[in-house]
Amino acid sequence: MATPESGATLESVASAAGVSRQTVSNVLNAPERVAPETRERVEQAIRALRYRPNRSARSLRTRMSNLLGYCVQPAAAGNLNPVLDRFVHAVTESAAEHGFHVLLFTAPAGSAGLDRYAELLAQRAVDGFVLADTVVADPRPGWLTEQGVPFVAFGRSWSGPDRGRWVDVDGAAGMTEAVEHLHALGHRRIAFIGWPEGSGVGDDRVAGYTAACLRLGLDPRIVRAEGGAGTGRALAGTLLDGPEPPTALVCVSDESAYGALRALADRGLRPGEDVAVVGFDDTPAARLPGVDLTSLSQPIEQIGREVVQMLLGLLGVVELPPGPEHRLLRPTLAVRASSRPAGPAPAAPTEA
Amino acid sequence: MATPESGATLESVASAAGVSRQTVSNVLNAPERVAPETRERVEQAIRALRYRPNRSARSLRTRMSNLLGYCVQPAAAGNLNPVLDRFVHAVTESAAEHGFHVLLFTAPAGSAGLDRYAELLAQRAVDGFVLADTVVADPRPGWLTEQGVPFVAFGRSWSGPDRGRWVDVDGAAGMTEAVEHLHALGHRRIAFIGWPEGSGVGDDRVAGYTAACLRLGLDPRIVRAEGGAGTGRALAGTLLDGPEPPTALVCVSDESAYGALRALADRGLRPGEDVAVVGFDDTPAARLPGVDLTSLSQPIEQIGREVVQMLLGLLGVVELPPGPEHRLLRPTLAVRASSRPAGPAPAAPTEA
DNA sequence: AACCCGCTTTTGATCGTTCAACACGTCAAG
DNA sequence: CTTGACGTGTTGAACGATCAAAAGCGGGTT
Repeated sequence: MATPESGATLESVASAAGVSRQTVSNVLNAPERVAPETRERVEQAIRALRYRPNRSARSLRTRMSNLLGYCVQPAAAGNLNPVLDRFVHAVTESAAEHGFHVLLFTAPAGSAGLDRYAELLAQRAVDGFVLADTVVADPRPGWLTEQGVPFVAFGRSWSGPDRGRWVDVDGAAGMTEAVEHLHALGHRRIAFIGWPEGSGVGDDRVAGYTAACLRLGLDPRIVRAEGGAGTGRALAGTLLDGPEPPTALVCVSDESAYGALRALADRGLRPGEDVAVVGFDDTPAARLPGVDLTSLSQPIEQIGREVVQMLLGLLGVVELPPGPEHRLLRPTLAVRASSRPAGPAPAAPTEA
Repeated sequence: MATPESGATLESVASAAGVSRQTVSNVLNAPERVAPETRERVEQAIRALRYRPNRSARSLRTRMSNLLGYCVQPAAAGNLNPVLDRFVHAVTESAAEHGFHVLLFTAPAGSAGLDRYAELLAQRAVDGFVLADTVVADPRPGWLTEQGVPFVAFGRSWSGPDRGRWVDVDGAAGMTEAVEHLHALGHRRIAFIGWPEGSGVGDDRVAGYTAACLRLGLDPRIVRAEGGAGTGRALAGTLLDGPEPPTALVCVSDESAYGALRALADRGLRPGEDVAVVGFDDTPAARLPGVDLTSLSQPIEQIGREVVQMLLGLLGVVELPPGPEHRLLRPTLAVRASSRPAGPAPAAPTEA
């Protein structure tokens, strides 16, 4: 009696409470159908036996696993951006509020990986998918839509028709805000360090930059190349060494921005004072002392919550939010020393 | 017929192949019991119908969910170390090789979170747990051992008796290697920047440093304080400004090391030439151009694989590796410019 | 008295799989 | 010729929950 040993079933709870299986089930799934007095008795028995419904049995009958599939990609070697940590945590937490859990799996990129999705579906191991790391021409949204599988993506489909629901960061709006911020600080020659065209995310960000420049009457100046920090350093270098060097650099990512900061250091220029630098992603390294990079911070946690909300809506677990099928969330600009004259150091915000 | 609609069951496969349920089941779970000819016929039917066994039904009967529980902690705000990304990926991939998946959940830290573990067990949602982020006086290993629940931890239990199996990084060995590396470069005044005593991980690392110093006939010199990069900067500063300043700094983490690098920059000292710096964790930022921090790289992927191997061993899925209950894996030293005179730049290893 | 109604509870069937036991033919040992 | 073992395949009974439908039961209507 003292050790329930994890062996309680509906049946055992029922007999302990002197009712039938179904009544116990109703106490859990439709309490309003049970007379208050009976309910109380059953709940006592449940507590006494530490009963929890067996998930497999429930899944078998209801044809719902209460699991959301999430594919973990191998972390790119030099990736500074620990999105998985934050996004997955937010998703997991939101899902838990409705009795759902996250099931991780791996799959090769591209359409070769669709098999894994198909397998999980055939096994009825998951009720739907959370997609992340969506890329240009990602085959998953289209395929899942065809199959009628519920899913929500973090990141829009960058090519072809928009299949399915997604939540994404408004990179363009973020970059616009960055340009406005720099403009307000007095900068007039603001250049953009970006990726080659066709990357979706990169195009979105540069579009916001361009739009802001045009609206403020500035000349857009864009340099692009494949790569990370090394590339950013090189691109920034050519800009700084060229004619009419920019006084501010807006970078498509924090990685490029670190390269740009390095290019400044190479030339003895002080970030924030001689040349301002802004990045995108607000990676943890941005707030290291001596880096203090101004950057656009993505509302990852909120995205996770909204993705889950949408997905559970599709599954009929919660009411589907009435809004549109897509949500664009604005990043927020974390202003640090790299875009601000040093001044009397406003109460060291570098570390908590 | 053309669209299997994900509705195939054992029964339907059986009738398609002209055999009974159980024979189909045997083809999947004990092929040697089925005559080759029959097997072939069944396998054809399985392929034709795209049949996959329903996981819930199988779990219900076998009392195995084929899921490993993993608790995701909220990522600390300034955490530079995307271990989760890599570790979880490795775990997921290894588990998949044996038909297992990873189930994520969240739980409050400390013994308050044990409820979540208990709940998953009572629901029979998982077969065992992978623990990470183990801390000093972590209640989980003891509790899980008491309950007889299979689990393997990434990280030893730092206090009390060693309950259960674990795999960990040999921080002491890593630090010893760092000191030897610096000694070989000619450094004789090597100081250690660490955390306050009692952190487990930190104590392990400082022990390796001290041991190496004594063996090499060097004076151990240890400074400690709570915190990250800001702290590292301050501690390094006092060392550099003091009498007999060290020529090399071994840091308990990359974060401290970034602080130390900053302290060097504050004083116009060049890393690798004037003062060497070594960190621990090999965080992505370590290989940024202009950072080039020498650091100890943890074999995260291998740890993930070994953890899964052990856990599946405990579950009886694979043969339990005969070795001891614990495994200590050596980190490897990634030598970069911060502990090497600049020289003629040996084929830019900063970025792939 | 017969009927119906709404509320509560119970009963049988079912989800898809594996376990345990057994049926059947064959073949070697006693 | 019996016996037991083996190889192959079948059948009934679980696993623990939910669904659908029916049953018990006071009370009011006709």
